[in-house]
Amino acid sequence: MVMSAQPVGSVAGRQWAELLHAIGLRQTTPRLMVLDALSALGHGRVEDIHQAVVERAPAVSLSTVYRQLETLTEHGVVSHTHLLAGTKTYQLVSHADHAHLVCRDCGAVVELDGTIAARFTAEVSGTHGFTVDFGHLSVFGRCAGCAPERAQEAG
Amino acid sequence: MVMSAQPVGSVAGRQWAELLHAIGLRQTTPRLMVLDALSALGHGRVEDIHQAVVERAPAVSLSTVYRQLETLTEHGVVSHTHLLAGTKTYQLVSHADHAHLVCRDCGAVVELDGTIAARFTAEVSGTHGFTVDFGHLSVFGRCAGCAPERAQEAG
DNA sequence: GGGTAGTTGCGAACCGTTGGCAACTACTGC
DNA sequence: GCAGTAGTTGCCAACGGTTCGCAACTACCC
Ligand SMILES: [Mn+2]
Ligand SMILES: [Mn+2]
Ligand SMILES: [Zn+2]
Ligand SMILES: [Zn+2]
Repeated sequence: MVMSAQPVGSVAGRQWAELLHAIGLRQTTPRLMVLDALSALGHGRVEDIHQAVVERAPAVSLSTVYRQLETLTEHGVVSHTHLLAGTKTYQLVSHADHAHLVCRDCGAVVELDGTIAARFTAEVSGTHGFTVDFGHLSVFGRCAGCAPERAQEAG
Repeated sequence: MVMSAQPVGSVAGRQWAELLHAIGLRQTTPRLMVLDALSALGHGRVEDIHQAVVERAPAVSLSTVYRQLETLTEHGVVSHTHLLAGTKTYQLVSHADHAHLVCRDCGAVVELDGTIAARFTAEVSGTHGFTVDFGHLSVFGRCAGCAPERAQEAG
């Protein structure tokens, strides 16, 4: 058997119909599920996305998830960044309007302040003529909680 | 046969002797070659480093290069960043005092201006209490030359 | 309701990286 | 100098994430 057993467009899909039609991609169950998963997860690795998809459509293969992420990326609907070593973390481009700070020690991920991001972008553009790809930017380092114990009087 | 045929410490090694002795690592040909390669290359992928090493010591295996980079990283002599998709780019920590701007279109890599970097670090620290790992930071985007044609009167 | 091009599931292939192991050697202490 | 020992290495198999090939299937247009 190929494809999923679940009918298309029941609950999911609806919000993607217009988008997919505009870029000329068919509304298939796997595709809609991947979009739903990304929307719900915010961002996730291929395996995370596949797992989320399989919960509602058990027949969707990992290969298909890979292919969907590739296709959707080519069409500008999805992008990726690197929040963990060794793998890409995918996200909807609509979610890629901010950069991330990733703690090496505890793995915490927080969004970079918009003002700082804007100034950084402006300066890089002015000095280097370089346009920063925000959604892809991940800044690794150590968060406040994991910093070597020091002025922790407030604790 | 194991090990290389080239004697240790002839030309290379000399500058690493003190460093390696201090951290308790033996001065082996593969190790010295990897350090020399990193020093000469600035930064490179495992395959680049291996290729450089093999030019002077043909017997050094790829596995050993991987192990050296791992060991030297654990001892704080080497670090890595990501200048290309899918692989780590290794460098001496002494070279990791700056971040990089990487152009998606032409692949150009330039060092980020120190002043911008310093301000960014300070702001991130102040607002998020987050300490940025500079050497690992790679900013992807599009360089001036690859930007969509616009005000190019000076051409 | 057909016809067709786009999609999919499956399984194999791929490829960068890691691991196991016996041989070998840099370093220590004599 | 020279043996003893722990650290290293080369070889090669294994591993795990990602990509491919292909025949079956189906969303979409008419
Ligand atoms: Mn986010
Ligand atoms: Mn550099
Ligand atoms: Zn942390
Ligand atoms: Zn460029």
